[in-house]
Amino acid sequence: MADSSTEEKIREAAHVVFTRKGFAATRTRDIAEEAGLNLALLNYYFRSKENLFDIIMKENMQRFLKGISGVLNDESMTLKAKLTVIAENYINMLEKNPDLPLFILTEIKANPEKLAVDMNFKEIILRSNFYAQLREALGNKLNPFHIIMNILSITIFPFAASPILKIVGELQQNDFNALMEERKKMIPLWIEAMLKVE
Amino acid sequence: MADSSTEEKIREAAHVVFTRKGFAATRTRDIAEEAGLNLALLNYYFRSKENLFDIIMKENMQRFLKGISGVLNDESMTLKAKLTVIAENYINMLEKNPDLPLFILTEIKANPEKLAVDMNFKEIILRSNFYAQLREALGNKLNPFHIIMNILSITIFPFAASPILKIVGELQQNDFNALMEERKKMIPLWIEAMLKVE
DNA sequence: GTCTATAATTCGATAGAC
DNA sequence: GTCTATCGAATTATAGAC
Repeated sequence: MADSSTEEKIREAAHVVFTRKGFAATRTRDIAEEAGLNLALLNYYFRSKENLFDIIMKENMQRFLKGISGVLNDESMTLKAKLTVIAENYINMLEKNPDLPLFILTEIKANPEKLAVDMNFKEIILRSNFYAQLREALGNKLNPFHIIMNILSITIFPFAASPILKIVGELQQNDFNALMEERKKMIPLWIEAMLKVE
Repeated sequence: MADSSTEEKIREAAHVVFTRKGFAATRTRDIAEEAGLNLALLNYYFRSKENLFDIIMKENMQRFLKGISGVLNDESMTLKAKLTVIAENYINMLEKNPDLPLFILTEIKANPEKLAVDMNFKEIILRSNFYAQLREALGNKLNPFHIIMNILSITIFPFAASPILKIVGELQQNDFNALMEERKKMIPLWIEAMLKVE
């Protein structure tokens, strides 16, 4: 990090600032300052703010999928085992990238067509072994998509809402992290309990 | 709505645009266009973009609390009854204001001090009869704040993530609405199931 | 490659006619 | 009160020296 190339410094700074503040609220000056470099270098290496943003967007989209995609189609794992691994991996990733959820939600809403590019969320989730296992566990009591939404909700939402939750719950960063650690164990149990609801 | 005053037209347009795009991505010209009026009138009636935004922010914060605060301290209702009313009211509100969650999450993150103004989320939730009932139902198995987070998560997150969920689940607006209707009934059942987890 | 200085554009705000 | 025209500040992008 200390002596990475100039191009790399800019990319890292752009990652930090864009992910924290989103496209619209970010000024290229913020990125230059974060990188400890001159404003002109951003355009020299990346041509435009949009172009630099698109690179960061792709990185963030991939990070958002990583940690799930590998697990979903492992046919040797039970549903419960998959839930455990997914919750663990995802919360680990979110602890390192706490700004990611709000970034993804905001930028996809502003620019939905960027979701379709490259990666097929549809294929990855809806045609996975995991989804089939969910469907089987539910019988035809319920649309399995509800459970997908619930897993994503209870895993991701606390990070997206952390500024509010910290104030409401009077939590320091330490307290918040401790709660998220507890959730790694609890989320699979909660989801299993939901699956049994009639 | 058709022949409301100019000031009211601006306020309505500002509500729509600010809530959909957030402060940073909104241009005052967008609001003027949405209102079908001239740009100069915004400053004539509201002095500045910031000032107009603060008004919309307050409206949206209050709307975000309405539908909960009344129920939380009704001592005649059981926990289950409260959960039912909260899920029902909140999803009704979110169906009418689908942009509200992302707006609140984004603007509080950008400006956390605006949460403290006026309303005390802390008091309203943590010292409510509802919270006491949660604590009792859980014994000391679990920090009740987890359940608060879970209620908020499974209720609010699907609206914040709706652009993504629609693409991933191949849902039209009709399909999405139908799922949210189902959730009104399911959320209390899911939360009750979570409370029993050891 | 890197920097300073500046051009070009966008955007919030205002002056002034009606 | 409402509009057109425009100013001035902020911001992206670039020219040109080193």
